[in-house]
Amino acid sequence: MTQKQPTIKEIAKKLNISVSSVSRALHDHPSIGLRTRLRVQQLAKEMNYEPNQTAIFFQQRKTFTIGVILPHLSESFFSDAISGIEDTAHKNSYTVLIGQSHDEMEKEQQLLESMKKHRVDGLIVSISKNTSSYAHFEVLKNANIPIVYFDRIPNMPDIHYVACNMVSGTIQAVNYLHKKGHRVIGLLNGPEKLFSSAERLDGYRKALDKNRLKYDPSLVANSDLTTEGNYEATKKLLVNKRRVTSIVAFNDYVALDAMHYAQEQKVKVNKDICFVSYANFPFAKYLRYSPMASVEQFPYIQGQKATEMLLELLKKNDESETNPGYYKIILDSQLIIYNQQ
Amino acid sequence: MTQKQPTIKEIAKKLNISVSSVSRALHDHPSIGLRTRLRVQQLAKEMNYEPNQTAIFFQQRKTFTIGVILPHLSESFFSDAISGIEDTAHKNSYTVLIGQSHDEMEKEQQLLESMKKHRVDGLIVSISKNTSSYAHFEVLKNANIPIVYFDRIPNMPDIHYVACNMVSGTIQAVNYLHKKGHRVIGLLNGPEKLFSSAERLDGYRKALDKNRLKYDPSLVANSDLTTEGNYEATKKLLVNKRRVTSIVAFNDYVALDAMHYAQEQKVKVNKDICFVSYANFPFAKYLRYSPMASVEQFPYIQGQKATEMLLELLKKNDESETNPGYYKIILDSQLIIYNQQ
DNA sequence: CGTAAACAAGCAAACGTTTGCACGATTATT
DNA sequence: AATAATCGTGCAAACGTTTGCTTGTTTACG
Repeated sequence: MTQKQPTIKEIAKKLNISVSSVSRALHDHPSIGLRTRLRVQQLAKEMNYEPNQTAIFFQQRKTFTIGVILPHLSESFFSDAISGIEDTAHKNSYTVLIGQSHDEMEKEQQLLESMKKHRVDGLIVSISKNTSSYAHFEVLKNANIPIVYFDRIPNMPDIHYVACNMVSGTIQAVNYLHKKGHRVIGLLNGPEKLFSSAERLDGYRKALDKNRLKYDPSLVANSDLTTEGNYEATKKLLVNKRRVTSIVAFNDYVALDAMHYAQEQKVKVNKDICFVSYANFPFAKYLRYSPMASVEQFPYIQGQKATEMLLELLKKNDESETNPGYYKIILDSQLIIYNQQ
Repeated sequence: MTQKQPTIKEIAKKLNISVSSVSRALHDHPSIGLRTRLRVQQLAKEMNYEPNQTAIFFQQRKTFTIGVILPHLSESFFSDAISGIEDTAHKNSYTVLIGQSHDEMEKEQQLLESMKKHRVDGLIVSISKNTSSYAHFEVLKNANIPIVYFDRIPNMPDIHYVACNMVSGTIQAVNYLHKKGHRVIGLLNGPEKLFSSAERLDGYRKALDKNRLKYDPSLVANSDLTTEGNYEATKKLLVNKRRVTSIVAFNDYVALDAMHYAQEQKVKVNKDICFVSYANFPFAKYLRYSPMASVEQFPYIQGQKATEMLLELLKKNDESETNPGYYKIILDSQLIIYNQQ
């Protein structure tokens, strides 16, 4: 029976006291006598009273909601990150609004707009692959809505972010391949402009140095991360006159395509050529050809840290403290070696 | 610089007119003259005015938000469904609040509670595997928040839902195996109490009948959908004295485990035994052992239809029409045959 | 020219909650 | 016993918007 939700007003009337007293009683305000407090709380329970959050949001100019914008839910990296975000947010009685940009800048802008309209208190963002301008983020900044970026962070100064340092993991990956006897190691990297591509390249070069291997630019290929792009880049590495015996691939999805392509070219995966990739694909053990190892980026923890950071910022905002600076958290990535079977 | 958002009041003051006129002008209300309307709209644009949604939500007793609760985002079935939901919701200027139950009833209850607090206008739910009581849903019903269930629907009367009829797809699957020469076909089903398990069994039996094969209960095994449960159930089918040459598996994840187990038992997948499953796993082509075919359940369309249904219900609610009954949409599933390579 | 119709705009209430301030009543202090 | 401190409660404003009703002004018509 569609009963209208009871309000504080009705409680007040039934008890013949003022609304303010009811409000205070429900919040255990010290200035309310024990007697009335108890009477109020009991009646509230009886009537099944629940505060009208929309009224509170409005009154407090706060929605206790954080928005999350990321490329897609379907990538296990992101759905794990979401879990970290959700868990942390709920623990602090925040709600999470999720939107997928599908790697399109236009969609990202729309989502940002819609989240701003819905007055989210803050945002956690992993930017789309095709985002080239950051104006839409500036708008939010001006509206005083804090943003924490994670994983895919924009190349701009003065931002808060959580990321995973790919350098360390990449070094571990190359070291591992070197120890396994590989001397011609290719890097199948992502788009050149991406920060995370630069990191991988950095780690790759450092590790080569450390192992006294000479850096050879022709052993590095960039892909735009589409399947075709992945094939193209793999091809570039495979036709190299030096015989590439192993490849470090930008992520598991790239590796999947690369292995598929290699196999089509009659290059035997895990025999003629080995792969190491990133992100720890959950189905690795079921794959026909699987990488030997993968660099774990701890998405759940990244989500968690990003949320904690955002909540911290919101608290500072509430107390209108001037921000002391910009937060950064950088986790170390870590190579996970799969059981060879 | 953290400029406070301008309000309708300030516009009114600057133009020396009343707030009501401003409000109406912005809504193109006919009772406002062209002159003032233009003046208002121009100033609003100049000042970068944006209506305060929280105030509107409060005033209209509506949040234009729909909640979605499902087991997990990581299953591609669900993340596809989410895309369908999001697209449809955004098209109608609704926002989507997502929560994962992680297949735990307790989490599901918490989410429901939190969404109710946040005053979502309606809900789309795919229930958790471990949900045994439906009391928490009844509460929402009493609060007049409509719920549309999809895919995993609770076994209770008087609900709105969107589902995919598994009978047709199952029949196609068994027919396909029969045509390929299989005569001993096992059914690796889900938990017995699940409606979708019953459907698969139904289709399975119907198809056997049609193909003049006798139904043999020992060729049906139920799994609780954990990896161990999947192994257990597969074992039951493999040790059957009749040599099972093909298995219809509850879904792709179950099939993955079953194939893994079979291979460990030296039963050659796709030679000694073939699999057909459900849900059209996106990585099928990369798998070591992949099913021959999969029954597609059109998650995107299910999400879309569920959202449309919910929006319809909300409209009726607004116009306080009495509900004529309960909506059901049942899509037909369809067998997708993978390219054998 | 007088009356009715159409048009433009304003007033004020309402949505549910929180909170600064004021007030009366009780208790403590000297 | 008078004054001060403390306690418990209420008043009213505020948050930003929408909307039914009223009012004043212009236009149209006979």
